[in-house]
Amino acid sequence: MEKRTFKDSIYTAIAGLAKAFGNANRLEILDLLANGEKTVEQVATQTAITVANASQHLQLLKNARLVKSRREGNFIFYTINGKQAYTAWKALRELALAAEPAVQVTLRQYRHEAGSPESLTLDSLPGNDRALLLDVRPTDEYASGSLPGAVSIPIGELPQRLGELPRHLTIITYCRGPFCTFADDAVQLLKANGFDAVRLEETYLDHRLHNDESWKN
Amino acid sequence: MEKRTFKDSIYTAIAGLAKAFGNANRLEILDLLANGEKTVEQVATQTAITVANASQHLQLLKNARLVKSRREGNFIFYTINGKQAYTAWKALRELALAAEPAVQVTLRQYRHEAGSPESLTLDSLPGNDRALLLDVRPTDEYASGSLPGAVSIPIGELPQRLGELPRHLTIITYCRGPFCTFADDAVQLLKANGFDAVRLEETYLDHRLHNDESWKN
DNA sequence: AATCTATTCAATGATTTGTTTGAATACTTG
DNA sequence: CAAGTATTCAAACAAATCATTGAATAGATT
Repeated sequence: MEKRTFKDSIYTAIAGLAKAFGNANRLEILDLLANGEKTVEQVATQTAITVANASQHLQLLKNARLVKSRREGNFIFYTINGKQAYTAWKALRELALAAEPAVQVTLRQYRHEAGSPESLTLDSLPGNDRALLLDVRPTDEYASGSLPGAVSIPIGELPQRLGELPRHLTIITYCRGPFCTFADDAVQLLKANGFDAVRLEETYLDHRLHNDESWKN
Repeated sequence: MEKRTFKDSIYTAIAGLAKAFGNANRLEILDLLANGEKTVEQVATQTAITVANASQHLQLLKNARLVKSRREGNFIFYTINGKQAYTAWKALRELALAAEPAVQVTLRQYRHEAGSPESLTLDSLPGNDRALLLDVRPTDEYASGSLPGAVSIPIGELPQRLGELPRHLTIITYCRGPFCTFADDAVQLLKANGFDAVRLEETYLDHRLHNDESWKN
């Protein structure tokens, strides 16, 4: 094989993979599917695109091996495909967070307006006697994996279930990732009700990356 | 700020960054610039594209903050811009190596034809008494950083300088990255001249990622 | 078998991307 | 300041990408 042919086909193949990341809707889908499996319609609804469009993006992602699917009756459930797919998405995300002013500014502004300007990181987490870890994602996502010690109250049920939360602890909320707004909503609601609340920057996925030995394929 | 607006602008910005990776020529350029600074013309020559085309890709990469430039007289030198840019490229590359059959097959076939089908990894490296580490990149790239203990003989000079190499040691060659062919050429030449030679999978950059505290920006 | 539902397919037009070509610009050297 | 070199710019066309629309398919339910 010619050197030039070799390099061209290698780099073209990798560029094809990168192109799968090169669309806003697909990134949002990927972020969603990293937290658990979803049907095409769920994906479409939650990312605010049409079903046909979601289907097409999902197939492109599947061809790129970034997601996988399983059929259950009429429904087809899609999930992220393995650790490396998430690692690559995370590396891209962190690059953007570190170096892309547009991302930094938008995130800071949104969090500020949402009344959740500060956030904690996992290594600066207070002990169990000082804080309670609250997972505000939908229950199925919590069930498919969560941070150790976290309690689950989906954001939609939180207003009715405030009574379940201790008032002498700091409530530390988390959700799907840095661009998920559930945790911000939760902080806002909790603060409005007199709780001490703050958003956690990390999510279950970051924990899974280091601790889930089964996430190999 | 509306939730939808927030997510759209965040994901659009990150997708824009991903698009910078979504072109074969740009990936090859990035791989090249990760090993040291190069002028536009050098980039063009080594990646087999026109100067104008290289210039345009370089500017796009610069806008995406993946590379940076410095002027010296008539020349403008481009380099990769910091650790995170390389980390993201590496994550993408590893994802492709792990999951993209086209990449796996092409790489295996090329190495096979080039007479360099096996390779070592850093953690399986023999001791100094058994092996010699040979950096076959151009001298300026070696000068800008190399694996500890490595000896430099650029691939172009290797035929004339075989006499400098010890015949009782295994010669372990490395170059710019997994898709650089210098090390394969070196292995072929060395074997043809009776040496025991094998290609190293890792490069200086992988070492730098973990050991160069100055690679922060 | 007929109907219903979730998903995919196919075609369309608007937009973006990539390369080439030749001219323009920025800096250096004589 | 004129000539030379490296790089960038601008225009142009081909090709790829994206969202939308409406029809087609696969499986479940009746």
